[in-house]
Amino acid sequence: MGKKNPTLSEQRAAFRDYLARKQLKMTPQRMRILDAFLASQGHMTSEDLYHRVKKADPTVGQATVYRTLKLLADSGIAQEVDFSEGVARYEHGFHQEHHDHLICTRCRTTVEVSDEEIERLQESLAAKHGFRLTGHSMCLYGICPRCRATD
Amino acid sequence: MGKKNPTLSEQRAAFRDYLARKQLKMTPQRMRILDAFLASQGHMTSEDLYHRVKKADPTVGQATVYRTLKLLADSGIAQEVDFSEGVARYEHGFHQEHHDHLICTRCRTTVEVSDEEIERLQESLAAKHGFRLTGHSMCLYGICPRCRATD
DNA sequence: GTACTTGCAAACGCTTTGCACTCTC
DNA sequence: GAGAGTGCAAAGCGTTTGCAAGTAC
Repeated sequence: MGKKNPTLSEQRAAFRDYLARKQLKMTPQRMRILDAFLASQGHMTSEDLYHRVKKADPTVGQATVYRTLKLLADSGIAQEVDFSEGVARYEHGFHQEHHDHLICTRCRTTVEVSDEEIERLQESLAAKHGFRLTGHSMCLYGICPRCRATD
Repeated sequence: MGKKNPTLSEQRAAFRDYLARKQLKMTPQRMRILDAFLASQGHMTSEDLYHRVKKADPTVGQATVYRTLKLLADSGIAQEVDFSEGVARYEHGFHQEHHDHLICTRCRTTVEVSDEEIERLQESLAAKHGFRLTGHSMCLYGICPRCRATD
C-alpha cells in the first residue's frame, strides 16, 4: 500500500495517455487546467479552478473547466467528492489509500481521515447484503477544535 | 435503544407542537403534506411528495411542498438524506437508531444498514482529531444481488 | 482534412423567492 | 385584524449543451 505520489510530469503523461486511449486531444486549455489542478490542494470546486486558470489565461471558458474536470475524474487524476453543499468538489485522485472526510460545519475546515477497521467493516456490511462494493463516501460532520475553543 | 415508532396521531401532534413553538400555523396544506409523507416510505424527493399530495388536493403548490419539507426536517419528523444525485431526499426521521445506506448504482435500490462497531469507530476517529461529532452520512455504493445476477 | 474542442450564451433541473391574496390564530 | 401561509411565476444556482468557429493530430 502507498506508492509514492506521482510527479507532475508523470501525471501529465498519464493524462496524455488517457486522452490518447479515448481518442481525445491534448489542448493548451486542458494542459493549463491540469496544471492548475495539480498545483492546488484541498477540495476544489470547478469555480475555484476556473478563477485560477483564468489568471494564467483569461480566454479560457468556464464550460471548458467543467468539461476537463470530468475528464480528470474519469482518468483517475481527480476524484469527485460531495460534501452535500450543492457544489461538486474535486481532490487529487492519486491518494492511494482511501480516506474519508471530517468536516467542520462551522468553518468548513475539512480533515482527511482513514481507518482500516472501518473500511473492513464496510466491506463486510456490503457483503452481508450481497452487494459488490464499487465505492463509498463517508462524511463526518462536526465542530473542529478551533471552533469549539471559540464557543 | 429503540423506542417504538410513534403513531400517526403522535406525529401530527408533534408537528403541531413544533409549529406552535415556532409561532407558525397549522394549515390544511401542511396537514396534507405531513400525512402524505407519513403514508409513504423510503427516500422521497420533494417531487414524489408533490405528486402524491396533488392527488388528494390538486391546488397545492410545489413551493409549499418544498417549504413544508424543510419544516418537517427541522422538526425532526423528516430527515434529509443525500445520495449524490442532485436531488434532496427525505426519509422518516423517527428511526431512532442511526443507519446508513447501501445503494445499488445500477437500479437505485437502497438498503438501510447499521453497524454499531462502525459508529463507535467513527466517534473515536472524530475524537482523535478533536472534533465533536454532530452528524454523519455514509453511503456505500455498489451492485445489488439482483443486478449482479443479471450481469 | 477530419474529428475533436473551444467559448459563448442559452438551456437545464432543482430549489428558492417576491408578490398579492388568503387564512389561522 | 395582525402576522403567517399560499400559489404562481420568475429568479437563482451550479451545471450542461447546441452551435459555429477553431485546432490537434
